[in-house]
Amino acid sequence: MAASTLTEVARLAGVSPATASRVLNGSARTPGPDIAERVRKAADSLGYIPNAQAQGLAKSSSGLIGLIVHDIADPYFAAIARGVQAAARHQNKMVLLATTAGSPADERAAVAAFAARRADSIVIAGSRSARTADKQGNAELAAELDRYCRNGGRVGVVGHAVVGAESDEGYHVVGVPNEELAAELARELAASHAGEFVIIAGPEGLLTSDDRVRGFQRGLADAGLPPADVLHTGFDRTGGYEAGMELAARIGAHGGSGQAGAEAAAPPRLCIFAVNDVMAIGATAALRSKGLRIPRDAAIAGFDDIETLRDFRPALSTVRLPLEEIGRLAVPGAGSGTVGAGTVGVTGEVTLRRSTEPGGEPAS
Amino acid sequence: MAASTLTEVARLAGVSPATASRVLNGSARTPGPDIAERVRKAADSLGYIPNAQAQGLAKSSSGLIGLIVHDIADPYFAAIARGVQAAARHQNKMVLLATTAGSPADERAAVAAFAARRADSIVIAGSRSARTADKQGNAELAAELDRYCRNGGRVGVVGHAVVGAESDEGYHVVGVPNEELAAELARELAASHAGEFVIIAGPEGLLTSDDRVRGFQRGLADAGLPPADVLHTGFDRTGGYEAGMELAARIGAHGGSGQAGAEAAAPPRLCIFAVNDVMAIGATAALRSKGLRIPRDAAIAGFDDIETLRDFRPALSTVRLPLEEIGRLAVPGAGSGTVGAGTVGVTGEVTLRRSTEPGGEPAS
DNA sequence: CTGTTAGCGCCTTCAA
DNA sequence: TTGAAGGCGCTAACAG
Repeated sequence: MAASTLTEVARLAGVSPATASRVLNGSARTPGPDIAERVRKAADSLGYIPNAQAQGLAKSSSGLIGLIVHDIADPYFAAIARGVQAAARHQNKMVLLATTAGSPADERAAVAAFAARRADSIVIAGSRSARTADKQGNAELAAELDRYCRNGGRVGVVGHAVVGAESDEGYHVVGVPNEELAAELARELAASHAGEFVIIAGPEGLLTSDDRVRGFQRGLADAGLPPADVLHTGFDRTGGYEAGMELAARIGAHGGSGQAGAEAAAPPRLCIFAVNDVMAIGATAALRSKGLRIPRDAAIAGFDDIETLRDFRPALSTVRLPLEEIGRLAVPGAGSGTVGAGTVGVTGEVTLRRSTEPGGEPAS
Repeated sequence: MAASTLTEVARLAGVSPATASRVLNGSARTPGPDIAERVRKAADSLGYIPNAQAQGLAKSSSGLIGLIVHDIADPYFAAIARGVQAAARHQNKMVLLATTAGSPADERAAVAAFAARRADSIVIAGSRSARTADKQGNAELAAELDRYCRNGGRVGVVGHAVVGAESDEGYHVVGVPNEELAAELARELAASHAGEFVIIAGPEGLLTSDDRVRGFQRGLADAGLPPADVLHTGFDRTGGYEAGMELAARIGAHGGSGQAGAEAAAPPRLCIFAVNDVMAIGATAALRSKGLRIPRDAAIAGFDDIETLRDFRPALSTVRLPLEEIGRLAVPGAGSGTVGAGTVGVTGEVTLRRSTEPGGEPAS
């Protein structure tokens, strides 16, 4: 027993399907007030629900917004998804979700699937990769997106422009000043911190990670400091943990665990910058498992200011990013004025907290 | 310039649309190998992408799975969403997302929207409410779901059966033994804890919250203890924080902040059970803001074992729930055998950690 | 094995 | 203002 159709409603109301369509959906003013009422009654007496597929076919537009993320359970993407969802709701559209773990091939497939569903626009979040291994994948992804745009689709990108994108037509990118913010973070840290700096980065080639690393190094240079060592690892909690274990060994070698690390002016305490909060938390866990304490034995900072992590102790120094707003802005047509192509930027804010406090006393 | 159609492909390949359809989509074995090749070439020379809307219209099935959550940025729902996504992928379907903040009216609307899109099945996560204020909303939601089922849709529910659901036809619920697990948690806590118990609960009427409260009280009774006080508040971090502030006042009045709370056998230390992890974290933050320490001045436990919170210190005692699996199982047709209606259950595990350790020493 | 003929449910000209 | 006809793109019965 399939759902009832417009035709059935029309018949019950004693009018033509066209008329019924007009009162139930068509935006032009409803025909004869008497007729309208009759149709409406018929409609909900039958529990009529318009078939969006048919509507979409007829009008060639679907009311769908495709969203591509690496992993919806990652709080970074979840926050962005919330923003996208809000914007979609504002446009009376629904969001279609695809997760890809960052694989360009999967992303290409997702774009194709969205195109097949005739999504009105698609939002692609998550760092692009510039690794040579992904080169072909990226090219294919770009081609797929270009085709989608050429067919009238609009795409919103978070962070960077799509790697090989051709026309700017239809693309809409939300720029995140990763490099600038990382530089600022480095400068502020350098001002109050005398020890050595280390960076826990994602895989080489991950644009977001690379940008943050570059920015941080630049900031150190601005402060007259030498570049920091860079540890490349996974862009997630586990990666942070592994790097943390390695650093714990280094610190241990220098005799970190001992009571207090020289209260003097220049303690040799390490200052760690993890390119995102989740990695920072992983690193912290690793250090702790080795008996090291933050900020006493090492300072640590992250990036993103993930909401769920705000109650973490010691409070994590980080760079606040307006994740939800980023999601909202990434939806084409939802931004502040800028309708079609173009770039809108957001700003973040360096937020220094306990985890990088200078003379890290025992937390008691 | 719209995307190219099957007809165009067929023409280019010099065959009928039906044939083209057969090679490109129809599962029956591809016709003449030569023809097939010709069609395929034509297809991707044109960059053909099948129109899923048209396919759906023709076959009346859409390859869509609707997912309803309160808030996609809530780690609880995000984890479930990941599971749903995985199951969807397994079925070659895509997931449509709707967020409702728990409002029955919005949920009803979401179900209608999914029905309009002819979603093959819909998964509804998040606690149902039994408040009288929501009574009508619930009834309408149930009606909408029933109608959806009657039209051949299948719905998966996380936690409880839908409140007013009529036929069991098409419903598929993933049972979570909230009450039993909460009881077990209470018993284990009671065994090692001598102080008073308090519960930070969600709004009265929220089924999940109510179940956990009931279970916890039962567990206390099993241990021969009197029922705990119950504070009703928001089912989120803020709710937990507010309740935490109130409790901090109580504890303070009893002189909690003082160094050590009696190392003796029966310290009057409060043991707090927050009905979910996020609330527990909020409460912890509140206590800390008042100078109280966990587990020294109060013990605290949560529920869910949210992944992002596992590195929290002091490690939070909680009940581990296989959130991702729950999401996976909630998708109709993805479960272990059980195809249509029915109930599958999952189990959780009481996980005691530092936050409820008996003689809470200063964390140093 | 391939082509032809009908719809799927709706919207949109075009007449009336 | 309302009804009739055609088509959106594809698939599913039938013929051939």
